[in-house]
This record gives sequence, C-alpha cells and structure tokens, in this order.
Amino acid sequence: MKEVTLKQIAENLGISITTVSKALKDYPDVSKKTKALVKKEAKKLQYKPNVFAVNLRTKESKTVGLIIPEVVHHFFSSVINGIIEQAEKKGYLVIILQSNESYKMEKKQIDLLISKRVDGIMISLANKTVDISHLKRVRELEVPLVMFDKISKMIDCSKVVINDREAAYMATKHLIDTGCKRIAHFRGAMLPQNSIDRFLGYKKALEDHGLKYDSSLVYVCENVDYNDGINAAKQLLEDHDDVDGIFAITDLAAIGAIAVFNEKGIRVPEDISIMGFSNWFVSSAITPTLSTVDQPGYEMGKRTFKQLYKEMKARRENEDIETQTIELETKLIKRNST
Amino acid sequence: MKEVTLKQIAENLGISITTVSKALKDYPDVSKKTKALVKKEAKKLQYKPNVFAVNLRTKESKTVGLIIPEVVHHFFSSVINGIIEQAEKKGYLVIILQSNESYKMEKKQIDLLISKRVDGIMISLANKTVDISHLKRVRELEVPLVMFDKISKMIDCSKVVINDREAAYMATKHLIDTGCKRIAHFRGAMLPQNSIDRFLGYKKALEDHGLKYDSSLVYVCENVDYNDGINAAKQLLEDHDDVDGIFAITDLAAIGAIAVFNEKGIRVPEDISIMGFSNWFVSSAITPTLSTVDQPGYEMGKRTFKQLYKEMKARRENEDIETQTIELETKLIKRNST
DNA sequence: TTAACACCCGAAAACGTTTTCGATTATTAT
DNA sequence: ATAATAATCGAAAACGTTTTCGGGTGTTAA
Repeated sequence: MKEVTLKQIAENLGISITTVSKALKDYPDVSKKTKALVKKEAKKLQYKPNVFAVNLRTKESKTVGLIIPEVVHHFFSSVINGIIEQAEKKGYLVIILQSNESYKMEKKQIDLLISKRVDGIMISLANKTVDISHLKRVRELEVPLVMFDKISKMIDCSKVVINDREAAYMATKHLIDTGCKRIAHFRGAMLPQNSIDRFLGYKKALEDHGLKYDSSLVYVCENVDYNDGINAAKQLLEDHDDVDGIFAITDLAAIGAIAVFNEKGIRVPEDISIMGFSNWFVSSAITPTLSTVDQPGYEMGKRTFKQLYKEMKARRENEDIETQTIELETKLIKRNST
Repeated sequence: MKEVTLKQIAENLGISITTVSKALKDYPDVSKKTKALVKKEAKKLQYKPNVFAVNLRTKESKTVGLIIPEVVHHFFSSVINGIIEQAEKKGYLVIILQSNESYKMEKKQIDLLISKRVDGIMISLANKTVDISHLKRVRELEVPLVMFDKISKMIDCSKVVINDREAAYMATKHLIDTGCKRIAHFRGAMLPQNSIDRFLGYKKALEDHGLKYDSSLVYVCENVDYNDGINAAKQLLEDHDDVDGIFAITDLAAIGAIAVFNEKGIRVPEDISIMGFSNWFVSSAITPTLSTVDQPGYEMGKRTFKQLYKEMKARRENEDIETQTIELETKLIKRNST
C-alpha cells in the first residue's frame, strides 16, 4: 500500500534511480532494452511521479492563477471556460480566485498566487483598482502576467481586450440609424476603463451624427446590474419624457430597464429603443429580445491563456518576452428591442 | 535577487537552519531571544516559505479540487462562490475543472486532481455518469471526497443535496393549489438522480391530489436548457390543448416555454401556469416573473467545503472520517407565472 | 561534589525527483 | 595490438523544508 516511487522501480529491477528516471523521460543515454524494462515495470506498478518533488526540483508548478471580479457572471464564466479548456490542453491547471470588486482582496489574491508559486497569472481588474503596485510586484518577480477585459493602461504587460469605444460607438450608431433622436446612456462606475470607453464611444457617436450630447441623459449604474437598470429607468422616466433610445452598458441593466417599461406599459421598441452590451444569452430569451453587442468571452479566455503560455514558455527558456495587446472583434446583434 | 530561504536567514544570523525553522513555527525549545531575532530577520528579508518544499515534506498541498459539469451556469457559479470563500478562510486554494457532462472527461479530471495531489475533492456528477469506479479509486487512495447536488447513491461518501423529490412535490402542489387540473412536466434526461427525483415528486403530487398521472404529459428535455424548453413547449401545444400548468425541471426550460407562449399570444398565467426550478435570478427579470423553487447554491458550496475540511482534518490526524448526508432547505418562490 | 533536570541548540535524515559528470564497458579505427 | 570513440550506467548533489534525537550548558537539589 506504499507509494510507488522511482526508488521502488529501481530496486525491483536492480538498477539505479538515475537510470529509471532517465528511462522514463527517454534520455538518449539509456539503452532501448532498459527503457522497455523500466516502462513496463512502471506501468505495472502504476507509477505516477510525485508532483511535489517535481515542482521542487523543476521550480515549476504547471499551475496558473486567474483573478476575476466575480465568478457568478455570464461573461466571466465564459472567459473561465475558454481559459480552462486551453490550459488543460497544455497540461496546466487553473486556480480561480475572485476579488469581489475589492482592491484589498485583489492584492491579497495576488499574494496568495505568488506564494503558491503559480507559473503565470491572468487577471481582470476590480473596478476600484487604481493603485497597481501589486501588479508591478508580479512583474518584478518575473511571473508572466496577462490582463484581460478590465485592464490598466498603467502597467506594461500583455492584454486581451475588445475595443469598448468602437463597440459603444457602433451600438449608439445603431440606435441613431433606427431613428432615435434623443438617446440616453446608462453608464458604469466612473473608474474602470471599460466604463469610460463605452461612454466616450456613445458620446462620439452622438456628435458625429448631429445629435447634441446632453449630460443629463447619462445615468450612472454603479454595479451595472439588474437593479441598477431598474432604478435608472425609473429615474429617467421622471426626468425626461422625450427620450426615444437607451444605450445600456450591460445587458443586465438593459433588461432591468425593459422590465420597468413593460410594467408601465411603455412599448419597446415603439416608444423607446434599447441596446444592451455583452450578448448574454438571456438577452435572446426576454420579451422583446434585446439588441446588443456581442462580447466574445470564450474567445477572450482562450486568447488570454494562449498569450500567457507563450510568455511562460519564453521565461522557461530565458528568452525575452514581448508583451502585446490583442484586440478582439465585437459584433452588433440586432434583435427586437430596437 | 536570490530567493530568500531558511539557509539565508541562518547564515545571516550565524545559527542553524533547524533553529530558524523552529523559531518561525514557535517551537517551545527555542529561546524568546532567538525567536525574536529570527522573526525580525525573516520580516526584513521578506521571507516566504517555499511551498514546493513544504508540500514535499508535509505531503499536503493545501489545495482542493472541484469538478462540475459546467462553469457557465448560474447555479454552479453560485456553488463555486460558496466553496471558494470558505476554502480561502481555511487557507485552501480551489482548482476548478469541468466535465462538460462527459463521463470520460470526468474520469480524466479525477486523475488530474489525484496526480496533482490535492488534499480533497468535491464533485457534482455529469449526467451520464453511471460507472463510478473512478470515484471508488478516490476513496481507496483515502482522498477525502464530498459530492453535491448531482450525486450517486452507489458510493459511500459525504453528500450535500436538496430533497429534489420534496421540492418537486411542493412545486407541483403549488400549481394544483392555484387551480391547475392538467399539469405537464418538462423533465430532464433519464439518468441523473435529480431528474428522476423531481419527476417522482411531480407524479406523487398529482396522485396525492386526485389528478391522474398521464405519461403523455411528460416531455424530456435532454439538456434542460432554453432551447429544450422552447421545443418542449411547441410540442406540447401540438399534442394537447387542455394543459393548464407546467412544472419545468429548470428555470431555463421554463423561460423557453414562456417565450413560446408569449409569442403565440397564450397568456401566462391566465391560460397556462408555469413553475421553474432553481430560482435563477433571471427568473425575476422576465415577463411575467417566474414562480420557482429556490435552490441554495451558495449555501451548498459552503457546506460542501466545510464537510470536506472536516474530513481532511480527520485524515490528517488519522481519525476515522464519518461520512454524512446533508440536506439543504428549498423554498417555494411565488411570482407571476402561476 | 555529584546527580538531576530544564533549557537551548544543531546534525542529520527524510521527502522524491532531476541532472551533471565521471566511470565503465563495448565497439570501431589504426 | 592499442587508441579512440560510442554506448550505457550510476554516484552524488541539489531543490528547501520539517522533525527527531542527542548533546551541551547552566541551574538547582541532595
């Protein structure tokens, strides 16, 4: 009932541990005959290398860390999906940690991952993160780092993103194209770059098409969730009666707004058009179905790990790592809410 | 720029590695004076123990594995949330793997976790899993194992579940109480225990309340998703015109059905009442809001890890582990679809 | 004075692997 | 025949920690 080790095999075969190790790893300096013998014995005993020892010796854990604001979120779970799949293909495991949108937590999680000696880290920042010294430390320790979706421009590392500004421009333009003249925007919190970029895209689209930007039409949704959408919509109804279009920063906020309008008997899209953002699959399950911008979560996860893998490999081989920013395509999804 | 090790500290202070190690772990046989010295030096150099070495020495990884059918799923991401939070409190990290509802994958993931030498495993089975030899192996290796939600009765280990049968009974009874006389059931695939239990609960409720069970009213939703709900609803409309209630095995299937009815101008709940299952938060965001059964995902995750922790601790201390089955409360959520 | 005891420290083994480098044997060329 | 080369193996160090066990010093009791 004891663990099977190299020593075990070596003793059974009357050869040295060294040779057993080398045979199993197909070193050129061990004969075909002994290789066959060793492999047979290893299979017979169901030998599995002790990862703890391997880790210690190779200084690698074959494990990567992933930090996201929250797991319970369609977009992020899609990203997770993409990452895990790729990682597995390359023999890596993924440790997932969440920051709960808290900077303090995020910092703590980074420390945790470092102390666990992961081979690389992927992160999407918490909204409130401005100080990035914890990320700088990651870089100093030469642990490969890739940021995705919610990134910081202040740190030099690879990034995988969409062009939030263009995507928002496209969404707003779609509202304009379908006849909207007075378009409100439900934006996110003031800090994260996404929120800013989407707002800028919205603004630019208005200006480019002869519509005056009116800051009173912009509502802040702190958590960009369903309830925020409800509240913003209610407020909007109180404040204005001439709005005929809304560009919401997330599908969730848009769905909240639709719920309010449905309840009040305001017709979507006849009375008011609504655009979401993300293409969360529920957006095709509500009434009316929601027009939105497709944000490729799975693809983003995939690309993120692939980039990380490249950098981990480069590091292993002491090559220089060249950071790069990858921009993924988004596309407009036209449905019945516009 | 070298790594800080015990040796490093020992040399700086002119004492032995042994003493340094013991000082940091507050062994009684080292004087207060040297303890203070060592701790000060450790802090100064920012000493962090090398987990690889600790793992090798202690034979523990302080890491646990989690296998679920799929991450992109509200219920499971809630579970993940609960697990991660608890794990972190106890200093454990969580490696998440998905089986994609495939038995082959599930087996592979188990092997992966074992080879990574996690201290414990939590799993929710794939629908198609019937052979449980891979789980037996986990038990043989004496790796603590806790199953949740989708469990197998064929294996002796701790389990955290809800009473699907009772919950389904409750849901069906609610339809009956609100006046439904002819109630259809959208069930899940034939295999998983949940699916069977919910079906049995549905059937029992009918029989207990003087309604005849009619197998032609039961539709199988293989993947229990949105599209399954759509298809089942369409088929139902073709087959029967007297059905006035549906108990769907998941909210998603229920929402699919509602979409069909909305489109066809069939009023919910006036013409037909619909019950979902899970209380996915979207169920309160659609029109009409969906009555459902609340399935406590977060709580389930929390309890699952807590139980695993107990068993890991018992194992460490060579005590017997007593497996137990924990049943969590569900509750009926009445909304506008019934 | 010796014996007993508490107190503090360190040598060394162990965990299981990987890899360098030298040693030995077998093979070929001269 | 010897020398050079190739083929095969193993000793040993290293990775960094934890823990056992024994040794040394100093104090107190007989």
